[in-house]
Amino acid sequence: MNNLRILLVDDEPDVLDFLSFNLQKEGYEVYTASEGREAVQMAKKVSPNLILLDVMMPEMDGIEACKEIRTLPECKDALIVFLTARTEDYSQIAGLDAGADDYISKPIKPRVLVSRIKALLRRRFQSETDTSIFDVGGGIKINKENYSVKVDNKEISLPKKEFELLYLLASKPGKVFTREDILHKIWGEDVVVGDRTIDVHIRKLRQKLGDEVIKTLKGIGYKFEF
Amino acid sequence: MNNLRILLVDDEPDVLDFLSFNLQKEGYEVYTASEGREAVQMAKKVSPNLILLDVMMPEMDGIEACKEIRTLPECKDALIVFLTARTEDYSQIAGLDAGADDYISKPIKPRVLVSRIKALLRRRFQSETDTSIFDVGGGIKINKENYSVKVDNKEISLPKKEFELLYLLASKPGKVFTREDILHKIWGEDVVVGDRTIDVHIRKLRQKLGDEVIKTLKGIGYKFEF
DNA sequence: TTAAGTTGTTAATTAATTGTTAAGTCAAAG
DNA sequence: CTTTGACTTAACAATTAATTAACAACTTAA
Repeated sequence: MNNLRILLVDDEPDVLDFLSFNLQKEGYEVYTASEGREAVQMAKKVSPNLILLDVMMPEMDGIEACKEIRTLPECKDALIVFLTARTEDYSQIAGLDAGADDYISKPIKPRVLVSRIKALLRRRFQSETDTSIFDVGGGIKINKENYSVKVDNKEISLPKKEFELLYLLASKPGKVFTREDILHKIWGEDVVVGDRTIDVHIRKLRQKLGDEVIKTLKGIGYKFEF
Repeated sequence: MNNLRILLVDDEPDVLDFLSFNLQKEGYEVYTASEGREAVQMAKKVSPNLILLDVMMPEMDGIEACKEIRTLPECKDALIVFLTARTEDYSQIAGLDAGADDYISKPIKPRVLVSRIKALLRRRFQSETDTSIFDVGGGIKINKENYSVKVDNKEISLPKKEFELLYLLASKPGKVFTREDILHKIWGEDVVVGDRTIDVHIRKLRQKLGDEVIKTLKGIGYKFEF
């Protein structure tokens, strides 16, 4: 759901673990690197939405790394946030000049960290998220903003899981999603649900949208088509 | 949407071009002047929302210009931001005395500039955007000035939190706000309140406005609709 | 054609979320 | 110092959604 990627860079493994844990818990994809050069490569590879960068690191420090990362086309929209010890005042200024968007001072309180990060990501990426109304054809319009669906101009509102399922299928009309795909994307990696759960949700959608729009490919999966 | 006007004042044409480009890219209307007296005239003409003012300029310097601009009725709500070289510490103080709202030190990194400016404008003009009385339909009028609400021409006055909640929901009729959204916007980033707090406020609103206007979408959030 | 494997359907069960009331806390006003 | 009202919490009820179970129907391949 929260498909935002965060790259964590710090030379202390403990810090990486600690932050990793707290951010993953919030549903972010977390990548790590332990020094500047590795960070740059990683950034190139995963094009993260946000990079948390320790200032003090051996070899290539955070500021250097930041400057390099800023030159990567993969990261032109990334937010870069520095982690600084409270005393290192200079690093804030240097950091902002190097192209950082914010800084957070150590010691880090997980709750504060998480909410700062959420706020930053929301500000930056909220406008991208809300194109929100789109017509998927077959007389069906999906409005992500109010979680509602219009079928032949009649508005119906779906419960959460049903909406997510429809949204997933309709996001790529014609594409076949295997049951496994669907489970992973809607129920998550390690949630175990019974065999008939998807079927039942599919059924409920078909009741509301008509039987034509969601097609079964036996032994393979489902697809949305009109 | 972003009909905000920025006046740029610097004696180096390169700097003007550079900043101009970056700010226009963000959707601002940009005007320029290359020295103090021109800046004052321009300010009078376009009544900008924000003025970026180089401190070091021939003829009339930024501080002088700032003082004059501050006297203009056209610019009483304008934000004034100084551009200073990092070394010129004195100018920050002098600038703030002359009525500036912030300063940004050169060399200027576009990303930093843009995000600082966005933040400033957001702070200053977000509240101005709304004409304090507006009709949200369904026989409900909201008056932001005295925290009061008219329902079918009967005026009721709401406590702060209730008002804010109603105001938030009613500001985008039809849009679904998740509980998280609501918590963040009304209770703030890192305030922790119990699980039922929102419900109770919703309930009180429903008691006062009728049960119809605020709808629950289970598992998702609430929306205002009439 | 038939056995094996899938998927569809309905109802029943369980889980999750929200609604409601009453009571507690705190700060400001009287 | 007491009163008042806003805000919050707690406990429990009600509602709605998600899941399972049980079995029917359908497909496919040998």
